[in-house]
Amino acid sequence: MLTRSASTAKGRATRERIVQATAELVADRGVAAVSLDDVGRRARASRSQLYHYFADKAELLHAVVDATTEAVLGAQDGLLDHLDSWAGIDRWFNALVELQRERQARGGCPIGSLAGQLAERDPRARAAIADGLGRWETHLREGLTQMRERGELSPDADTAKLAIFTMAALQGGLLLTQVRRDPEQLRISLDGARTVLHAARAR
Amino acid sequence: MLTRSASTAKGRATRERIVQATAELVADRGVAAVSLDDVGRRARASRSQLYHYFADKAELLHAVVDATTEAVLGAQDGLLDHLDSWAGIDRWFNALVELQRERQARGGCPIGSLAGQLAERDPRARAAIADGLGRWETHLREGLTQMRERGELSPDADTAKLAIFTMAALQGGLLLTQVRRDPEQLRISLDGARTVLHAARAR
DNA sequence: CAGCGTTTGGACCGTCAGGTCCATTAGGCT
DNA sequence: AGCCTAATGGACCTGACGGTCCAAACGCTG
Repeated sequence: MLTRSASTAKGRATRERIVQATAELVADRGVAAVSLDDVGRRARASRSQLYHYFADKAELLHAVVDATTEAVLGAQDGLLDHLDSWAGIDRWFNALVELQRERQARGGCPIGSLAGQLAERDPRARAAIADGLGRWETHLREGLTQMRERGELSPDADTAKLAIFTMAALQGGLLLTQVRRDPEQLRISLDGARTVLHAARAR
Repeated sequence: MLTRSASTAKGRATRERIVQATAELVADRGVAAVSLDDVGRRARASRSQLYHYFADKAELLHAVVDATTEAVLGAQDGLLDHLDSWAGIDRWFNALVELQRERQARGGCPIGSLAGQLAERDPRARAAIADGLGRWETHLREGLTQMRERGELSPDADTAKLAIFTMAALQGGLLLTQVRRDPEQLRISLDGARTVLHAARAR
């Protein structure tokens, strides 16, 4: 059967419900622990609806990767567009730590988490995840580049590398936070990232 | 049935083969994609042998977490005990990057990878993973503490935080390496970690 | 060599997963 | 209203999975 993209408003809503339900289940149980029956129950959609909108489970998971990316970036709206100042970066860092505290250090990063589960099993999913992380990183890199142009960072600061490094500290910090159930791990990691960014300050 | 720990040499060898086989399969396919039949085939062990030595799959996975921890730490033998000098740290960083290059940036960190797959599903596994990462981190922290005592780090350097941060950069760098299939991501992350460590130098 | 616990083989079972199928209903368009 | 496609319900199929069971082989000890 070929996958049809919903052509009516109702169809689109159903498709959306399915993706949302799957994303939520995956986020708190992991990919392997989510069956299509679970999805159907949560989304109030029957078996045939799932296969009406997605060719198979893999395709549904790809949609989940995309939706998760959107959700993560969306949740940081108002922060990601202001990574072009020390204050903006600090606000971002603080919000990330605060979020982990609220969530009691559970779940880690939704995207990073998917990475660990899908990267070695599904090349297309891996690419989609790389893309999501890339979009995230781009916000930071562009902010840093603006800071450099404004003279707040040294002219020879490598903003691409700084952005990569900051993402690594963020993802690693989230992993430690998740494993140790302690948001302070992320705090410490981001403090380290800040040290590196400050080391690239214009003198 | 209660789990018996092997009491003869042959039994221990079988048990060991089972754990090894499982660890290898898990490392390159992920937990969810490994069935007990796969394990049996690879370990040349029958169904009943698996259940003779392990109560269920979860218990087998716990053994895998431990074995993986040992393997990861073992693979770094000769490096982890010399993290008390800048040269030793650099050697360690270089070896980590080199390893990723050899493995074509596949698989990420075996322990970190398990974390993403098991942390939210199996509390005991999460604890075991936390323990493994902790042992790893301890080597670094102790090395840094020695450097501080020798005056190579500032007297007020917080070696515990430096170690946490370095582990985060390492894990995050490995995640980016895996997702982007590019070992340079780890290189950049560890360079950042080195910047932070250097910032704690005695002046 | 006799006896006994350990180790092993592999058939078997119930469950649940992903995926297929077809009949029915709903809804937009002319 | 009538038609055509989209949307839906849910029974059903096949296979694989984790887990159980029992009998046979092994190997150490007396």
